Amino acid sequence: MSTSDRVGKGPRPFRVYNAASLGTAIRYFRKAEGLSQGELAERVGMSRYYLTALENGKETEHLQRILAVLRELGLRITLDRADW
Amino acid sequence: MSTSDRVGKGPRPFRVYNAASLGTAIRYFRKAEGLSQGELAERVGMSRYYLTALENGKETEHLQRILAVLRELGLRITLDRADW
DNA sequence: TGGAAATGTGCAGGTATTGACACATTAGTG
DNA sequence: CACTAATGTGTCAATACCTGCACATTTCCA
Repeated sequence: MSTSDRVGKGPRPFRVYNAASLGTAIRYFRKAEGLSQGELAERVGMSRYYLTALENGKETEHLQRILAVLRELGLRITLDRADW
Repeated sequence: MSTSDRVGKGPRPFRVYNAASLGTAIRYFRKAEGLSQGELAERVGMSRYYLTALENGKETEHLQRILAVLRELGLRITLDRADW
């Protein structure tokens, strides 16, 4: 996984295929912001536990289903920063 | 909401801001595929109830949190069909 | 306009998921 | 290498969520 999911080099778009790549992307952008899990978790109002799980690609039913629907429809998911 | 979230006209990328726009996008692409909720739900192995809720923008905790994290990191989410 | 297909809803039960806390482990820095 | 911050994990109780079913309502065509 790691940064191999990035679409290009530098702070550019990421493709999201599954829970794992979503986690990789979140971690990547979080670090780019110089935030720790604790800080980001607090800002968003969630537990650090949850963010850790998310970044490590924990496959929750909910996420899996949404991704399955998008995949079935042949859709690609791209994440990118508006200001880059 | 409706199709106003589409980025441009015709079968093009959609931006996802929240549960509502995600639902709008899913419905839009599902219809573009000529599928009924029942058909899509079955293909993905989920209940039709759930797909209905998803398309109608039901805000589940999980989805809200993920979107909140991405928003906090200043990320945009784009959906598009690979073959368009 | 009539009827079939598609979609929206309510309910109840079983399942999955989250938060909090504490501690182990790993990174990062001088 | 030593120290401190950051991360990864496990458990349990509380909460949220999904499914199946049945039926109401709305769409869509002939």
